[in-house]
Amino acid sequence: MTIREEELTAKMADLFKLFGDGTRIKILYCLFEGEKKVSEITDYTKVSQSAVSHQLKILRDGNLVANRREGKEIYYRLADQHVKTIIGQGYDHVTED
Amino acid sequence: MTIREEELTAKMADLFKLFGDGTRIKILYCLFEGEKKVSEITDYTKVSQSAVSHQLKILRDGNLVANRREGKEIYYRLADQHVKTIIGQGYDHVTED
DNA sequence: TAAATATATGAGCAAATGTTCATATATTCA
DNA sequence: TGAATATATGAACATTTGCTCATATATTTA
Repeated sequence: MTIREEELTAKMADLFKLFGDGTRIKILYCLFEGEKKVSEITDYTKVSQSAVSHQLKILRDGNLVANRREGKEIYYRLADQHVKTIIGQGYDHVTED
Repeated sequence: MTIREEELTAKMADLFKLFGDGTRIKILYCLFEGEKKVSEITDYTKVSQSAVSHQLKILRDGNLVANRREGKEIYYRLADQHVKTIIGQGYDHVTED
């Protein structure tokens, strides 16, 4: 393995790690439908506000989600088409056969 | 979230978890080229035999790889096209721009 | 059958991870 | 400005995870 491949695979691992947690995937899954504010995410996922917020930070840092403020509320959305594709891929894999 | 969605997302998280480790993704990455025996995997990845073996078990249990014995050696391969697709997707994501 | 080789596995340990609880920050509105 | 609401963050803790080391199992060959 070349240095470049070491780097690539490390990045790939870091990427997939973000999808590999129950709370985070729930968040991503519910954002698949479209933008939601934090309170909607906590309601939808039934995860505590604090836990959701911690995981949203991780997703933000990993550039999987983006957000915008609207008054007191903050709306989150999936960052790009790639994220949607990967979620879709995972969904397909687990729903097949 | 319905019970079904809870189950689906849990499975998705478990799936992505398998890809979300440095050693495992290296193994999967090197199997992308094609079937390899364990000693080739350890050489290629520069990970200890024991660590590789432990991770291969996890990948086997998760149905991400399949294997066959040929004498003293055991050859591993990616389990199906889906696995390749997901790796490819991750690769694309980290190599883009 | 005994030695050599290839791979797998269990125990123990250290590091990473995710949650909760308490609290901080930001924004609106009275 | 002060209270109320929405979200974020830090610390502490328990759990999970992946590694190493030692050893077990399987297969071949002398």
